[in-house]
This record gives sequence, C-alpha cells and structure tokens, in this order.
Amino acid sequence: MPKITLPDGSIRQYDAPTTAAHVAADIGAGLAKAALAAKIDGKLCDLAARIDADCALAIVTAKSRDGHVDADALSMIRHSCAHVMAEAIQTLFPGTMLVYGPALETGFYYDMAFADGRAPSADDFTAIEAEMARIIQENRPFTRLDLSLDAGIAKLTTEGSKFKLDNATRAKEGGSTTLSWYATGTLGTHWEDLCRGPHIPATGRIGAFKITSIASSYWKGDETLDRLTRVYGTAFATKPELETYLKQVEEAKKRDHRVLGKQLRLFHIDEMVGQGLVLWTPRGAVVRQELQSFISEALRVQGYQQVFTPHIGKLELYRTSGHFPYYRESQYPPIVDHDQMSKLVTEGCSCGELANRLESGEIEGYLLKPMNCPHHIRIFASEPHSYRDLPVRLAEFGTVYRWEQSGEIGGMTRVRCFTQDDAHLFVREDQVAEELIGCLSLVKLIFATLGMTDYRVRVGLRDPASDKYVGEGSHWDKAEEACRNAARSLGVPFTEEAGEAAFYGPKIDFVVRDVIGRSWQLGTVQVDYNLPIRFDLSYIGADNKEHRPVMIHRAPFGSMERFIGVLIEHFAGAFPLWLAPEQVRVLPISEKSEDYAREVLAAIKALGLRATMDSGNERVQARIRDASEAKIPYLAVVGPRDAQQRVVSIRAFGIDANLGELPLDRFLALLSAEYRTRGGETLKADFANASPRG
RNA sequence: GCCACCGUAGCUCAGUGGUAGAGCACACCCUUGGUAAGGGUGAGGUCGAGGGUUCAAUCCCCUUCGGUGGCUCCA
Repeated sequence: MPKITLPDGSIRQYDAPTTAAHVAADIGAGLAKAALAAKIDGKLCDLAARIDADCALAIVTAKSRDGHVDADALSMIRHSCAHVMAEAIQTLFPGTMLVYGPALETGFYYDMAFADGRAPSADDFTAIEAEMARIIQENRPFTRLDLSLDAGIAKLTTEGSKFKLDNATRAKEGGSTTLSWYATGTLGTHWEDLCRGPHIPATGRIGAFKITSIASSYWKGDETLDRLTRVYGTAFATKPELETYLKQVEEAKKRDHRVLGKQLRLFHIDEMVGQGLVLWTPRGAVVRQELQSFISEALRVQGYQQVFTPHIGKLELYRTSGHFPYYRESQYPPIVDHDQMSKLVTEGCSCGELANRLESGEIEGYLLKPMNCPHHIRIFASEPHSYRDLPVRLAEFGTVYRWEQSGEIGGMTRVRCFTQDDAHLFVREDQVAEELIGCLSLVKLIFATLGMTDYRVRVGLRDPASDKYVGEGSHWDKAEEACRNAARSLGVPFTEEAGEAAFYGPKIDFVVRDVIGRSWQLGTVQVDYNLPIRFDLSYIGADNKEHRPVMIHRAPFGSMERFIGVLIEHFAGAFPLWLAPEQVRVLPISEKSEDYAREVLAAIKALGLRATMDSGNERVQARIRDASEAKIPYLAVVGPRDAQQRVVSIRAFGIDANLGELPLDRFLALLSAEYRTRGGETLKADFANASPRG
C-alpha cells in the first residue's frame, strides 16, 4: 500500500494504488485545480499516472510556492501545445505527417512533412491559431495509451509513417519496453500522437499561445534525408506572461546589432563588395580603434610583441600547417599566377585537374590566409631561440578569410573576412600552465572592463571518433589536461565538450548569446603541440640540445567583427564614453550663445575627446531629442546664463533630465578622467555627489 | 549549401496588370527658441538585376543577386 512522502516531509498513506491527481485533491481543492503534473521520486509524470508503491511526490503547478514560474510546468504546457498545434495543422492540412515536436527554452516547435507543395505559410497562422483555440476551448483531456513494443510498432507500421516508426525504433534502442500514445480527448476517437509524455491534464490548461515562425529542417538533422517544415510557437500559463514575453522579443529586436549598426552608422555591408565582407564606417572604426588600443596596452604589460603579416601566403605553407588539406572547402579558392594560368589554359587543363594538381603541390598558388598562425610560426622560425628567450609572444590584429556557407552569413557575427586580436605564444612545456592563465586573465580583464558578465566557458576536447585531428594522442592528452587546469583556475563554472577542439589542439572558449538567443564563440585560448612539430620548430635548451616549443593560440575578443556585433547588442548601441564614436555634443541655446559654445567645443576637443556642436536651426528640445537618438553619452547645453558664469549645463544619456550646471573646468576634468580610466571614474557618479540636483 | 519568406525614396514602410505614395531624414525660407519633435516650401525612385507572358509588368512566371528566419556547417 503506497506511503507517499510530500515535499514538506509529511506522509500520506493509501490503502490502494492511487494517482497524483487524487493525492492533490486530498490535500486541497485549490491544489487539485492548479495541478498540472506530478514529480514521482523526482521523475516528471502525468497527474493520472498510477502510484502503487512508496514514493516521494511533488505536485507540479504553473507557479511554484515562491511565486516563480515552474520550469517543468512551462515545458509541459509547451509540449502539450505542440500537440494541439499538430492536431490543428493536420485538420487544416490533410496528409501532413508528424515527425518530432519538443518544448524549447522559449517555446516549442513541431517538425512536419507536408504533402507536395502544401506547406503552410505565415499567412495561415491565424487560421491555425483559431483551430488551436477551438481545441483548447473544448478542454479535452490528454489521455495516455501504453502498448507493448511489438504491439506499438505493429500499430505504427499499419499507420505507415516512417518518421514515427523511426522514433519508436529509437525509443526501443534507447531501452524503452513500451510505447505510449496520447490522445487529445478520448482514445480511439480523438486525434492522437506517439509520445513519451508527460502531458498536462487537459488542453484547457494552455493559458496562452502563439505561433511565431516557420522554417525548414532536415530529418534527424541530416541534409541527405527528408526536408521537413518546422513550425515554431510558444505558450504560457497565462496571457500576461505571453504578452510580457512578446514584448521582450520586440525589445530585443531593437537591440539587434544589424538594426543599430545601420541606425547609428557603425558599419556597412555592401552587396557590391560581397557577402560577409564588413565595411567599417568612420563611427564603427572609432569603436574598433578604441578596443584595439585597450588591448594593445594590456599586451604591452604582458610582454607581447606586435607584428604585421600579409593577407596571403603560399599554398605550401598551408599544406605544411594542415589548413589546406583539412579545410579546403571552407577557404576562398587558391590564387594562381598569370603565367601559370595561361600555360594551363594552353594545355587544356580542366578544373578538376587543376584542383588535383594544386593539392598535390604540382602547381603552386597562394591562399588568402584562413589563420594567422603559419605566418607567426615563420617569424618565430626565422631566427634561433634560446630557452632563455621563451616565451616568445607574437601579437597581431590579423585579418583572415574563410569561405563560410552563404546561408550562415549575417551581420557582423558570421562573416567571410574578419580581424582577430590574435597572438601566438611559443613556450617551453613547463611554461604552458602559467601562460595559459595569463591568457585567461586577459580575457577576464576585457569582459570585466566592458561589464560583460553573461558568458559561459567551454573546454573543447577532441572527438575520439573523428579523424579530423592532427598529431599524437599523448600530446593531446597533455594539452587537454592543461586546458582543464587553466579553466579550473578561472573560478567560474565551465563545461567540457568533446568534438569542439581545433584540428591541432584543444581549446578554452568564451561563449556569449546575442539578442535573439544565438550563441557565439568570442574569445578563445588553444594549446597546440602539433604545429611546432609540423613546422619543426625548436629552441636550444639549458642542456645545449634542441627542444620542441609548445604553442598557445589565443584571441580574447575572437574577432573584432563578431565581438563588436555582440558589444553593440550588449550596450544596446549606447556605448560608454570611452567607446562612443561621438562622446559629447555641445548645444547652444541660440545663435547668441554660439561663441561660448565654440569655446566649450574647442576645450573638449583639446582633451582628445570626440565632440561636435549642433547649432542647427531647431529648438533645443528637438536637438536634445536628436542627440538622444544618436545615444551620445553627454550633452553640454549652453546659453547666455552659462556663458556669463562660465559653466555648462549637462545631460547624460539615459537620464531623462537636466543634471544641472558644472563649472567648465570641472566638467573638462571629469570628462577627461572618465575617458582615460575607461569608465572607472564617471562624470555622472561624481556629478551626483557634487550636485543634489542630479 | 538546403527550405521558406522578403527586396518600392537615404531610413521605416503603404500600394496597384494602365510607368507610384506616407512618415522621418535632406535642402531652402520664416522662427533665436533654456532641456525629448516650432512652422512653411522643395527636391528626391529604371519599384534589386536579367529574361519571359501581355496591347501594357513595380505587380504574373523563370533565372540571378542580396536580405531575413531556420536547418546544416563553423580550423
């Protein structure tokens, strides 16, 4: 007879098998009404699931006792809503086959195979939503049917959906002993779907939902298999929650770096130049320049040496490094010189032949560099090194070119030409750990200065099943252990992920999310035992013998393009003073104050700050609005009164008020301090102390 | 690369098988205004490009380039 332990420690005893729904009803009518599911010994189940043994039971409701939205409940509402959507679509689009419909962090989707040319479009969303609303209105119970594996597979075979049959086969391979269906209503009468569950008690418990988009996918994510249509939606327990979510999405879209980049004129991508090729316009170039100065200063402190290298190199270089053979398809095609080309044409050489002869080395060519390491390696190799010289740290804002798939290119975050804040450290093996930690501290410094706290750390290890890696296992083991240890020293949680390594070594990556929830790798630190071998690098040790250095590749920003794309979204385009393309704008009240305004402007510029004056033919109100839309950190409004007292009247971005006046000298000193300290001291903060009006 | 959708003025977007419109921005004039839009006038488009259907195409069809959302990929 089941003895049921509740979360508060109390125990309820039943004479006969029962269900979570009954227990909830015994506890109270309110709970019974609010109940969506049960957790039996920590496992999420239907409320109607039979309880016939002792267990710990928790009733899942939309909101947990502390008032927070329950993640399990939300995910079940969404999964159940996916069923309702699938039923609605199958009703409106007969012949549609279902594939897979899980809940997501922000909603759900359902992959479907539509009859030829009969896929819905966004125009059909309203009709589908209306049908869904009807199903929800009917408040039909989710009813579970369990069948044995054989009976279940027989049923699916009769029904004839290869997709569902495959799901079942995989469930079997995964160790399932039964298959379950859920009917939305009465078994055998209403719509049903093969599904592991669990589900909420009835369709009426889906409080609010919306179909959000439609896209395509491949069956099992494999591009050689069926192309499916994926319909995305989201659902919440209540309408206000849905509305809040939709508003958030709307707000996030306004932060999109592609939108802000255009609005604030930070960069331009021109179809005449080419896909994925970013043109840095003057304002964006300022941001980049400031960041590069920032990192260059940090590099000098850490003992790096700056180098410059060309954008192309001989194919032989990349055959040696392994880039050309391993990643040929993701590079721009090789460049072959005129003479050689015309000779090949005369010989009637085909494209296929050309490719073969380029690969074999029979024909030499040049490659736009996909990475900077080979050039830096040749700098290191250009002179002999003593163990006393190491580490040698070569840094370059190095521009690289990669042939990304056209469908992947977009904005600044995925491009075909980008500049890494790259460096390669040539170190003795006993220096690896310390140098790795030095690299990580640089990444931390950058993130801290910019206030970017929302990132995760990933240690990328090799995938044992893949053959895309170069080098010996023993070296990989050492390198992976070094990365693990360095990551531990960071003091932040990290995950280890197999298959995320570079082809020459494991790495530590810093990953952030953009406004639409996509993850991007920014900074990266990689340990490499392999390229030194491929290039036969050496240094002379204390024993007067040749030793092999170890390389560390690192780029704390990752690429300037991607980093600034993410940074634009991080700041919603409102850069701090030190990064802002236009830092201060001087607004004379009228022409009468223009002379003084000009003097203020000149004084600000003399400090090395970027300032302008707007003496346009508009009222101050309008000019304040313009400046606010341009997200300029500080406005200095000056009129006759200010001129007479030699003060400026100040507004700061994001504070919707006049902060009051400051003597001109004081204003200049504070501005300068804020700029030089990169926001370590801010005018706003100081001003708030000095003036109660702030 | 694959699938879907989209491409009209500098920007955001309406619109139609009979060669186009709004708001903002821009230019000029009036206004000299003390903290988030003062008023007027004007200029501005080969309706992404190429081909086809049609008496007639910005609109329909095909191709192509570019963008967006996904999928796949990302040394």
